[in-house]
Amino acid sequence: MTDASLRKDSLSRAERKDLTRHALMQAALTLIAEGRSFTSLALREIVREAGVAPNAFYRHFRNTDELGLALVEEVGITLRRLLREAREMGASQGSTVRRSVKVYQEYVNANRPTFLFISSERAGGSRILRLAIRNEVAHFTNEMAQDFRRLGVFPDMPTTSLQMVCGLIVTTMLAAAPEMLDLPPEQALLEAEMTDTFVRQLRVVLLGAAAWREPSR
Amino acid sequence: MTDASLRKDSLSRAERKDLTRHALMQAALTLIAEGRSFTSLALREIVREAGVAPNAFYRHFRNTDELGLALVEEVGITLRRLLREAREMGASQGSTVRRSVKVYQEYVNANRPTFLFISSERAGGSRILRLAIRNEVAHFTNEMAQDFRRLGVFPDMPTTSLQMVCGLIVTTMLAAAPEMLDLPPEQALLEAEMTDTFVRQLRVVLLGAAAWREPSR
DNA sequence: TGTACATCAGTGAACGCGCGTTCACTGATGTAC
DNA sequence: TGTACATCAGTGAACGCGCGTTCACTGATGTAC
Repeated sequence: MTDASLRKDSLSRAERKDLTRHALMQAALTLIAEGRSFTSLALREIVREAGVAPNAFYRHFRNTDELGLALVEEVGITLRRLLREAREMGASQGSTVRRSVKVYQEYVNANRPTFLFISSERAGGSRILRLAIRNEVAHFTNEMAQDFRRLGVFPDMPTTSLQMVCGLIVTTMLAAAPEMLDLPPEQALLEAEMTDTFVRQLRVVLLGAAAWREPSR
Repeated sequence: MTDASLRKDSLSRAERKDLTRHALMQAALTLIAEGRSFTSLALREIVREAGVAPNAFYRHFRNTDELGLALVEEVGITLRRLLREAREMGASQGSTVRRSVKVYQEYVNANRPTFLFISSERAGGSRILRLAIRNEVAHFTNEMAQDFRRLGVFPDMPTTSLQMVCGLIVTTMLAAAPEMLDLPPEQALLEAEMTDTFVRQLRVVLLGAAAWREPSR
């Protein structure tokens, strides 16, 4: 690591502080990646992992929940990057759904800790964290709906319905993430089956959306 | 409470033991209903809530994870009862989907602690518990597929596809549960909106399933 | 039926441990003149 | 540019507390004869 930003000398006090802050967040993610759930992480565990004295924590966050909220912001960034990658994937040959699922799977595996965090804290843990995560997921859903609109997918569908459909897609995606992450490695067959089911489920949703007609009243 | 089963006199030792065992499980559910997540419950909290000495716990479970597994069995029973209620609902007038959603909402609210437990431990918490819950959910999905088959819904669909569709429905249902449970009380408008989206999403899935054709290869 | 003994669900006290939080501090960085 | 002082990120030691687990126990229930 010869990256200039990691050479602690020649950094301003504020820059060093930021480094420590990120080290704390990274430590939490590392522990999550090791199979711990964020809710059960102790402040002392986090600072130990980050290589910092316990009371230094308070220079950055009032408590672990506040660190959690900082992590949620990173979740938003991660999800937005996913959409960008999906967009840039463009229209090469083969099934769009299958290609998108592939991108998603690779993305989930490349961002293990983040998706473990989303999956487990979206329903469990503290109420504040839960709502913050749902908020990011709702943003993600809306951006996806905008992408659909821009690309002319389901052009006749009203926006609220488009959002409803995207909500369904996102729910399906997020439900798939923890199952993908729990797969034992080197289980190619199981993985292929799971991918296949996932692809077919998304197709059902898209078929349904294509057949959708607004209720008359 | 004049129920004979609660009069502690005239009970065999085994029956009393079972009473304590259930008191411990009930205590855990009570704490969950109060907003705690199972993973973060301490053994001493549980025994305190149950009104029992800490070491008495070990007469029933080796640790809290084992109590969790006992709770998962109850989850299975709860889910099976839901299907039975849905079946008995029969074919009265109005939209089937809307009625089913109504039944489901009432059921989730009537079994708050259980659904909070399922929602939060299905993705978070310990791996063993997670897989046990997914197992119960998979059973539930299969039973639903059998019901569909019996009722002649999607009669031309192969069993694996029917299971895939039911998996999608169950995913959607389970994703809705924690949102329903997080609704602040007396928010009729919000609740109606959520119900509506939920109904529309299920309709998209059913439309998609109706339009489904097996891929040729 | 009555007695003597075995079983065992639940108790009360104690243990060592890691926790969150506090305190007074250190010493490098930043600022004012 | 040099000096004197202020700031403040991170430290090390200490605290009181609730935790999981152990121990030897109690006394009601169950069993054998």
